[in-house]
Amino acid sequence: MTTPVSRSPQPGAAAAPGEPGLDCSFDDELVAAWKRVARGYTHVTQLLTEQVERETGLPAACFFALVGLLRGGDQGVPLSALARQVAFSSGGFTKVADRLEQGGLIERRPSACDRRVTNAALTPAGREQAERAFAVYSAGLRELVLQRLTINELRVLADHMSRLSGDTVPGN
Amino acid sequence: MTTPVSRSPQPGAAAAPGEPGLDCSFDDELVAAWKRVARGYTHVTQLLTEQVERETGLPAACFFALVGLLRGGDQGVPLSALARQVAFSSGGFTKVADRLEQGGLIERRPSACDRRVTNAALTPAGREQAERAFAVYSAGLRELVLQRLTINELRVLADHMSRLSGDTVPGN
DNA sequence: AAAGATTGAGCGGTCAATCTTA
DNA sequence: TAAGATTGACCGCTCAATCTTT
Repeated sequence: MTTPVSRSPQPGAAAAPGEPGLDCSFDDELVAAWKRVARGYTHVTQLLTEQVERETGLPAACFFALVGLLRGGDQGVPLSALARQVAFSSGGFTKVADRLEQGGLIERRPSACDRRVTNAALTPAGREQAERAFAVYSAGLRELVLQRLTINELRVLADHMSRLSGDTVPGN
Repeated sequence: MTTPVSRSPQPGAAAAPGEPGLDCSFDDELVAAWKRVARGYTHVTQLLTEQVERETGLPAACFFALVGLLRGGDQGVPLSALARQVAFSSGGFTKVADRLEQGGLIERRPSACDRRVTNAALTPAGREQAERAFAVYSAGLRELVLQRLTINELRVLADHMSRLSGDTVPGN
């Protein structure tokens, strides 16, 4: 994920906030606005993942996989479903699962009903770790966003951003 | 860039296994809201980079590097500055520059004033490619966000998101 | 056929070490 | 000492091929 930042000594490109296209083209305002979105997003994402990894040793992919399992049922979640949740390829997620299993955080269990699928389920250690990590994540989120935005501002922010998802259903 | 850590008042907050959407805890609303932000952001980012790559052959890193050069002066931009712009390590960006140079899109020029630095400068082909790609990017942005958000909604969105950056100056 | 999981190849990034210049 | 650029070792992901099951 890249963060385009223009620091240009050149006139005409500097975006004065609240100044609609005077000497900028419309595209430039659009791009500048999105750049601000990107900067904010990557900033908190970066700090968040650093914080989680520093305090729990879990890289982002593992963390999100564990969280997915935390919400999943007791008999586990198919690897393919988890892979989709973290937006990984099937093959890529197999290796994440390998690491998690090797670390004793998850177990692979062949699905009862469909012998193609193997479920991942949290071990007790995995559940504990997942809960710890989730607490760190929540705390970090609170600190990083709720210190700068009111809860209502966050609500409208999330509402606007979610409209960019292409989903018709805002649900999840 | 230090990240202070505050303890969450309640380390539990474990979701009840089973029913989603029964969010009683405050953390859950916070996390859900941020998830919506993430979904929206990654959705447009993904589509945007796909679109740029499909129509110009430029992967994201190369694209943003070229754009940085587009805004830079005529004598080029130090590799280290470009690396910071795209949030790459120094070593990582050296290889991006290698590819761009190999593709004939940029030139390496030793800086006149400081013999440690080498500048990257657009070749004519590189400038053309960069402009094309930027046009694709702008068009994609317009299509992906301005079709779902009014320009004023985007402005407040960018304003809110930029407050998460940690910058004191909202400008850039 | 089609879908889930796994494997190996390849690529693109980080990291640490090194060289040069300031 | 410190900063910029480069290099090589390493790592984690994607992709395509393969196997099994539906």
